[in-house]
Amino acid sequence: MVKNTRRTQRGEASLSRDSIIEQSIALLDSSGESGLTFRALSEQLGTGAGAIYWHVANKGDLLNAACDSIVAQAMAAAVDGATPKEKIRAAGLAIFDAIDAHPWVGAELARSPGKMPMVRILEGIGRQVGALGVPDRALWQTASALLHYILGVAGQNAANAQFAREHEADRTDFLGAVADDWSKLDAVEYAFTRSMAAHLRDHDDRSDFLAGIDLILAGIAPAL
Amino acid sequence: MVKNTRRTQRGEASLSRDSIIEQSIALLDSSGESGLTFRALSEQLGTGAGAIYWHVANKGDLLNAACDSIVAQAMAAAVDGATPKEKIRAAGLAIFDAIDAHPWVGAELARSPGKMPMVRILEGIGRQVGALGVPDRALWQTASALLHYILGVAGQNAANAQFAREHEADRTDFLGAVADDWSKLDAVEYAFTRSMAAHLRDHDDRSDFLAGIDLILAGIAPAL
DNA sequence: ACCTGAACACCGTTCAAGT
DNA sequence: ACCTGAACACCGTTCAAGT
Repeated sequence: MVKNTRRTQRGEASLSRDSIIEQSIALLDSSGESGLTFRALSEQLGTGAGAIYWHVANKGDLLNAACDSIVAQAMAAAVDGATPKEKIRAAGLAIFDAIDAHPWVGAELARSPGKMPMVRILEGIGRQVGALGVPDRALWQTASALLHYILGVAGQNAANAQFAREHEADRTDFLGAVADDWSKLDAVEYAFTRSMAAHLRDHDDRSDFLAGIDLILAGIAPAL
Repeated sequence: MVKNTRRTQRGEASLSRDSIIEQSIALLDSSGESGLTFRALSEQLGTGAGAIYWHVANKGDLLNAACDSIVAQAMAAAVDGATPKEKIRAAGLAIFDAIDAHPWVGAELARSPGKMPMVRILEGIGRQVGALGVPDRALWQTASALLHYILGVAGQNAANAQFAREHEADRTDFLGAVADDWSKLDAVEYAFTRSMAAHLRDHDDRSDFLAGIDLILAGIAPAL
């Protein structure tokens, strides 16, 4: 009763799946993946921990729903672009930016193959790959190559952000530290990585991401 | 004393970082990621849980070391191939197969950006990208596109295997279930994904993976 | 230097009991 | 139908105490 009153006073609707997901996103954004616990969540919502289980199957379901909410928004916003290529780039950038803003989305995306958030991306990419003129027999392999590349970048960005948070450093500090490690590697055994240390320090994730998309798109062209 | 005797009788050396990592790999392979706990591990090793912390910083360190052990072996074995392209394909396949055999490696790889196991893959790929004739200014973007694609596939394969294990189904059952879900999607909103359901059911992960590598390699060629 | 194992501070999840 | 909150069965990690 007291709790319910407090909830009403705050202007929140009674406990619902949507309000749970909304609060989960807030918690994930502010405290990272380790910040989402049923205890913290129920406290924010002014309920008991067990109540959440009436609306949500388990923590995996919750994370997936939170992830899907972000991905759905991002994909819906990414309709700009005149040509199929531009639309693919726009879709890629939309999810890149979404993960930049919500790093935990990248980690969750990697955990839920074939499920809804991933399907949204696949659909957006796949349509445009078809529009590009890629023949039916090559559609799957082409779309899934793009998808896997995007998921790969998503996962790394998520891990970078997660690592930076744990060590309370920002992204630049973190990449600087990695670059330092790389420049200390054995000069002959790790010649390539060593020579990339400088690049790592001042590269632009976003334009590198786009360059990768373009590389794959360039690989499609000759086959058409 | 008793424990030490038992250890000696089993022919094991006294507790060491290597033996801890070895047993961790065994546990991860047989029981998945949730199977690796300090309690299970210390029982297998005939020690107390706390003893492990003398040799290993924490669970993250342990997982990373186990992952690195597998990746190092895989990359060392993948030296075959006459041309740079063949060497890139060989390296890719080596880690694909390693993750097929040890799915948890795919998940861990996604979690440790810039660290040793990832660096091994980057080094192997990057050298060959250089040998391909890619100019210095494009080396980073090209190598990292290939790397991210590989990590993306690695992550998805790991998640597929993990999901199949949790539901005690095999990979085929799992993909069949996903294909069923896809074929029930809305016909207009998810036209592309829906049409891919059949492909999903009988595709070959390994050859799809290789097709993606070839697509990226094909995208490099025009720029040379 | 290395190991023991109890203790601490958490988790996700369940479930009898309430309304 | 929905919620409560104590209880259960775990975790990773620490640390005084041992050898």
